[in-house]
Amino acid sequence: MDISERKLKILQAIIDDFIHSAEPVGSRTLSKKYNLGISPATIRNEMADLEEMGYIKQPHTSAGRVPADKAYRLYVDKLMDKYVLSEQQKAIIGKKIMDNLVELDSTIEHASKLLSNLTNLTAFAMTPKNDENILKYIKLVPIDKHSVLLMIVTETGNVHNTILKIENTYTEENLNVLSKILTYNYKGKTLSSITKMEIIKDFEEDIETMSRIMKNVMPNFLSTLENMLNVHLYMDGLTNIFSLPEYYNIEKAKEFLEMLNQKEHIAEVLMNRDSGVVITIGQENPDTEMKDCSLITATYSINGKTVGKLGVIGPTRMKYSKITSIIEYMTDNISNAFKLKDED
Amino acid sequence: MDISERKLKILQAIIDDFIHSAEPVGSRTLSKKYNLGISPATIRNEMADLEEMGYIKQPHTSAGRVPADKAYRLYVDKLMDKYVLSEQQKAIIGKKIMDNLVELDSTIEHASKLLSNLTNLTAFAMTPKNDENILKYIKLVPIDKHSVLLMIVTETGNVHNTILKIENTYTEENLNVLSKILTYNYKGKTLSSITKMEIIKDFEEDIETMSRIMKNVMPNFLSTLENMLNVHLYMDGLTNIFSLPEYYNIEKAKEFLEMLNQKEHIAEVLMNRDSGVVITIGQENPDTEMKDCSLITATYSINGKTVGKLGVIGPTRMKYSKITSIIEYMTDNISNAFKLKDED
DNA sequence: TGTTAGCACTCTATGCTGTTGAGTGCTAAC
DNA sequence: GTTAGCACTCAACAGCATAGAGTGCTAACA
Repeated sequence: MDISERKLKILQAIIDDFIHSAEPVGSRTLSKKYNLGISPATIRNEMADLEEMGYIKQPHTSAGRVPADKAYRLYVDKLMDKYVLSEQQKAIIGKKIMDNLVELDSTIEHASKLLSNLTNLTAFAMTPKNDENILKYIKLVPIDKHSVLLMIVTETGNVHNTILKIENTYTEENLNVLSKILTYNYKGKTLSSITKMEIIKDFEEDIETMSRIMKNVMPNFLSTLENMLNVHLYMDGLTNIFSLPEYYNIEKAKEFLEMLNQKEHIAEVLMNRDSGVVITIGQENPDTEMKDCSLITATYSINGKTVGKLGVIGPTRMKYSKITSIIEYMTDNISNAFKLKDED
Repeated sequence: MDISERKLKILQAIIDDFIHSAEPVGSRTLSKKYNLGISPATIRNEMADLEEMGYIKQPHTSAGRVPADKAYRLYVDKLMDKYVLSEQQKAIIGKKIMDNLVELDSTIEHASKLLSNLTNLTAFAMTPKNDENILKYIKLVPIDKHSVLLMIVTETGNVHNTILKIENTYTEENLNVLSKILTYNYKGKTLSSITKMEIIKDFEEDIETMSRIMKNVMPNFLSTLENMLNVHLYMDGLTNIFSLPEYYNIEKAKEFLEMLNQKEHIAEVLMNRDSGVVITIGQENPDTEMKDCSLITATYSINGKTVGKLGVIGPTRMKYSKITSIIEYMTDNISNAFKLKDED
């Protein structure tokens, strides 16, 4: 059966209405709200056809109709009006993107946030698959006696760092030369092609002298340092709460997850906690949003200085003794691992 | 009123039972399950006292008792047995931490994941507040005509990079000298103290010659390159689904969030999609987990090459036309911003 | 021949009711 | 001081009636 003009109109009305209301759409509603010029009865006849053709479905016998996937497909391909962004919306998008242009990765990270805000949906963004990227620069930088930072920079401004462990001793100059040779050797090639090349030939060394200082870099130095004082916060197991009976309730679960989504807020709460293992239970938490939760945190140290935090959050009903032991053991391990490492 | 030995035993039993079952605990249950040697009636009397003292609560008249915050506090301070980790548990924790020792940040990131797995709760971990960190090394690295990478390395192995825009032209040698002087000047000081110092004095230049190549760095080079081919995936607005009637249901919401939590999986799905704006609706998605969702993605390009993706995921009922326009406008903006930038 | 009004029918959602069972507090006996 | 017994309370659940939204079918109408 071919789909008539009138059926299309009805279908469009059903889709529009359902996108708005998320409720099955009935024939009476259609006839009243959208002036199609025909009665509910006629619409019912048409809807019966549309259902037979697979465009709409009934959740149950006495319910209205709901668009099927096939209807959305038709809608997207044929029916959909072009949505024109207002100048204001365009301005906001343009500005947000321009504001975060420093590096591709951060542009994309912000784009994802922006998109989720604009659409009220879950948004995602992916950075390039780098294998078509062209290598621009390679640099080896000394970190300590046995570690070297390998930095790879591509034409698109992508910067990638890895720390390598080196067994031999080395001097900074060694690294400079190696950097030059690597760069000379691979510059202009795509990353994926390099992984397939025969490597390592000897090259003549290239000795250069240095000249004078560029002072105009300095103003940026301080702001970078300040920026560096920021902490990083990692969070995992957000969906674990769904297995707890305490949170078998959309409102509670939503509240909990939204509280945790404000990372800056959590970071602040953590920073204000004392050293060592700290347990705060329910009302003891200064934060009203956490009044139903318990928080267990412990601190780890680097070179003997108390610096970072590790912990869990959950309902007041939790296995305090087991969890405390685990957290304590983990922070002890971390502290030990970073104790007086590479002291030279 | 002072709390008697017997009351403590009863309280402990209530807490233990509730931590396990999350159900209010009744006097009969207590008397049967924990051999306290007294009858339910006696327990009831004691419980009435405990309630008066604020240690336990009744959700409603004919329900059992539930521990109050005050009870947990007592439990944590006095009653709680020390939980002894098994050798196996210790081994797992120790190994996981040792396996990720390259850099503090990644150690901490993995620690958070591990903790959430072990406790089945929401875990978090915070890296050090760097202001007590001691500066070890500063390096300026050329990126292109107008950009320089400023790298700051601290004693604790923290590495921080920022890209600075430079107006004057410069040579690589300039940067090397500057790096040396900055390092000489600030090495050994804490980050926060540096932000308060008077800066910039002139220093004599320090010219060095380079020697020979260290070849043992090379084996790491390839694996780093391959590692670099990884894409980054950003995701935002996860909790937005809670405002959709489609997901006003714990099972559905849980399913959706758990699907999205498998980042690798999502990345793969995204990579397999065509260029340009692509809309897949419900059943059209090759993935069974996404059969109830629609996915809208678009690609952006860098220097004219199609590389990255941006998109949203939501129920099949979504504002296709508006969302498509937004995504399209955003990818256009990004593509433009990164078009033939810094061509030299 | 297409359109429409009317009507019987279906099914969900809602609210009311009674029942069950877990748990309590009180009292009197041990 | 402890315990058995009993009346009482309340949440949870099942059963039932009702309301309301929406349908499909039929017969009448233009």
